[in-house]
Formats: sequence, structure tokens, C-alpha cells
Amino acid sequence: MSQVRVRFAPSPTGFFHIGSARTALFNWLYARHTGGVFVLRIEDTDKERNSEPFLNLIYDSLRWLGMDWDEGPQVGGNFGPYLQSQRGDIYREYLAKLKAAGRTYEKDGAVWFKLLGERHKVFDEHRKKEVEKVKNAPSVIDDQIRGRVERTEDEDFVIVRSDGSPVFHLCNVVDDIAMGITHVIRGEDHLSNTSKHVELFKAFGAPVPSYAHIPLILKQNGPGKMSKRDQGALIEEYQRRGYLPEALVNFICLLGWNPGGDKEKMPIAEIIRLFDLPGVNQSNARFDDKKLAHMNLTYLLEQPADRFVVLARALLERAGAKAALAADPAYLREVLLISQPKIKSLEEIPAYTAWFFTEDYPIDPKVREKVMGKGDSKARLTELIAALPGFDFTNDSAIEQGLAALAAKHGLGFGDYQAVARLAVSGTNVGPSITTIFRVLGRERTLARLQRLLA
RNA sequence: GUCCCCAUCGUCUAGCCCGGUUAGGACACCACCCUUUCACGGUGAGAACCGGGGUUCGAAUCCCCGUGGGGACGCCA
Repeated sequence: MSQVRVRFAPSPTGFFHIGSARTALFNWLYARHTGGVFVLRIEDTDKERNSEPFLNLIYDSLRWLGMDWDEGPQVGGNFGPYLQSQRGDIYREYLAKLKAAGRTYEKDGAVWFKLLGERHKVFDEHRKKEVEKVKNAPSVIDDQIRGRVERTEDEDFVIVRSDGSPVFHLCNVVDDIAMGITHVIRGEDHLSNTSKHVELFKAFGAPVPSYAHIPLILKQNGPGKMSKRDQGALIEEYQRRGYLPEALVNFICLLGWNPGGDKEKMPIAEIIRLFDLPGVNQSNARFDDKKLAHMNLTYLLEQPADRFVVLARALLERAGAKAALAADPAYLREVLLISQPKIKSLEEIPAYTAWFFTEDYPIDPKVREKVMGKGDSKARLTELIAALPGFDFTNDSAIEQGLAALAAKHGLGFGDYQAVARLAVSGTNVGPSITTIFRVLGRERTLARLQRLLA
């Protein structure tokens, strides 16, 4: 059997979103699974809406998500150019074949593709006008996901605009032929275009590729499919918020596909191994950002220290956390690593660690009221300040022993000192373990912070 | 309106093809445990086969009809 060639064919007319990413991913996975070729083709035939920034966003997003293309812009290939705006000659050449075969006609200055079959006119409620339908030999699609899909009627359609530029249907089919595409994996919203495309393939005498129409992703809130304007739709946003690309990929591959059984979290190599078209669902999936967040958390927790620090630093830079970035690198690294197991997302990092980098951190009034109002917290704080110089600061457990001894001396528990100490050194009631905070802050800084609350 | 696709917990889904399960898992939610805060983690609870007909000894599973959801109906892609 010949090699699988699939393509992802976005148009640079807007932000890159979850739905496009998943279509790209399924194509990429199928190519990698089968040892095939993943082609990136840019469908920029709409001169009005194309934009360079959006084009670059496609490249950046695909790369960030780890989808490398074997052929396409920036990497080349034997079937280029890979931007439709540069393929005008090819479309003209194919158009000539269609004209020669008598399969086109002109109307209102545009070129139309002529369907074969019996014609009749009907009034179309939607368009409020009379249209001509063509009953053709049933156009049958043998879809890998949907099964047999039959359409008995269609309409002639424009393939070249009155300004001479070719339209999506023509370019798409011509390129799939010229680029030797064997499998077309795309969203179900294209299912109703497919009969048109099949007729074009037949008119060109080219083999019809194998189709796989994947279910759509529905927006989280409200009806309808997800679009770039919806909450949580943009890939760019996850990148900015410090989501891990492998977590996002793992999550979106599970929208409409699963390997069977209970498996969810999988390294990419395993996803590639298990992915196949017959495993793709037929029903649409609703996007759920909570589950994505959880997937991201599980990946975050297992990040090696070095990578975590790199990612967290990038987040701090984006957040403009100057104090943190100006701090001693070893100290910053330590702060980041003790925070890693406690946070749910990298975007929490700037706020979660801010008080480590200034002695002028705010004291949360609500927490202050709660902590100081319970028991004799002021006395506990005074006792702790008095005892601290005698503490062994070598490591966490040494500090813990010091704290435990202090509590025992006064017939109290660890918790009686923990809350007020935490309030004093951080100004809040959340953070790493108090003994760890002491150790990282060091004796002098800890002492000064404890005294600051008393003042 | 016409055409096309789809239908299991709130959500993602397993099971369906090859009828017999206490209909399983994950997220979310709730309770409890762990605990030095906050997270993580652990245990447990609640939560679904859209409706109606058929076929069958037996239907989530096969068939039909409703209903519901989604998509398409551009000189957008």
C-alpha cells in the first residue's frame, strides 16, 4: 500500500483555536501513526481577510504544540509551493482541463462548475429565491468515521470569482490531487461540501481520497460549535497562561477520540501508537476547561526541576514580576521549586511567590483578623521570636524540631504557631510548608518578618 | 425551510460492530481521611442508556418513527 499523505489546510484569517488545533492534531497523529507524510498547506485565497500575523500564528502554534510538518511553508517539499496564493498557474492549468471537458460555464462573470444530471428548479426558503438543483447519480462518500454518506442532489457552484481568483472548492481539490493527498481528515462542517469535491475529483479523472470527517467541538457555554471568539478557544491564550503544550495536546486528542478503555493521560508516543481513525467518535464534544486544567496540573506536577524553572521564569517575565527576576537566581529557583507542588497552574506563580521577593509585602486584613483573633497569637509570635535565634536552620526537619520543641514547652501544638508565623512571614494563609518557608527565607529575614507583624 | 450528521451520568467517555454488565473510568460537585496553611493524594456518595414502537426468551447494544442537538445551504474557508 502506498504511503499515507495527509494535510492540514488552515486559512490565515483569524486566531488559531482549539478546533483547528485538533484537526491539525488528528492529521498529524494519523501521519505519525502510519509513517505517512504530514503536509501543511495555507489556504490564503481570500485576499480580503488574509493577514501575515495570523499566518505566523499558525506556524507558532503548531510548533508550540509539537506538530512538525514534513512538507509545507518554511520546510519545503516536492509538491510546493504550499501557499495557495502562489499556485495560480496550477489552478489555471486544471481549470483548462475542466473547460475542455465542457464542465464549466460562465455566469455573472464568474466560472461555475457544471454538475451532471437532471435539473429542476425549486424555491429556496433560506435564500428566498429560486435555485436550480441537479439530481446526479448519488454521490457517495465512504467516510472512515461516518460510514456511507449519500447525497442525491446538489447545485452548480462557483469555482473562479469574477475577479479571476479561484475559490476554495477548486483550490482544495486541485491541491489534494496535485499534492497526492490520500486521506482528508477535516471537521464535520465540511461534510456537506464533500459531494461537491467528489464530483470535482471525478471530473478531473482523479482518484477520490479517503475521507474522515471528525466531530466538532462545541462551545462550553451556550449552543453551537466553538469559534475563535469563544471563551477558552485560543491556543495563544494557553501559551500565554503557561499551560503545558503536551497537556493541551493530551486533552484535545481526547475530544472525540479515545483509545478504548480507561486510558487518559498518555505520553505523545503512546497517543501516536494508539491513534487511528476508527477510534474517532461520531458525536460532537463539548469543551470543558476544568478538565483541561486538571490535565495540565497532572503534567505540571511531574515536570523536572530545570524545565519547571524555565517555564515559571517565562511566566514571571510576562507578568512583569521585576522583583522576582532581580532576585538571586539560586534563591528564585528555590522559591519556584518549593511552589511547584502547591500550585494548580503556572499562571499562579507570580502572585503565589510575590512576597518572597519584597520585605514590603501586604498583610491580608481578613487573614490577619482571623489569625490574630484566635487564641493568643500575639503571645505565640513573641515566644517564637525569642526562640528563633536558638533554632537549627540546617534543614526543614531541624526547623520543624525547633518549632515542635517550642510548642511542647508551652504545652501547645504545632498549629498554634504555624498560622501566626505564616501570616507574619507571608501576609497570607496559603503557601508552602512553614518550615520550608523559614529555611528558604533564612533566619535573619524570618526574624525581621516576624517582628514586622508585631510592630 | 431543504439537505446531511449525531444521541450513555452536569461534562469527556468505556460498553454497541459480535444482544445476557451491580452500565465502568475521568473531570466537576458533596462528605470523610491525610495534614502545619493551601494544594496534591486517598476513601466514599450522588449522578446516565432521549421517547415510542418493533425484532428477540432477553435490547444501552439490531430496525423504524418521533424528539432533541449539531452542521451546511457565500463570487468565506
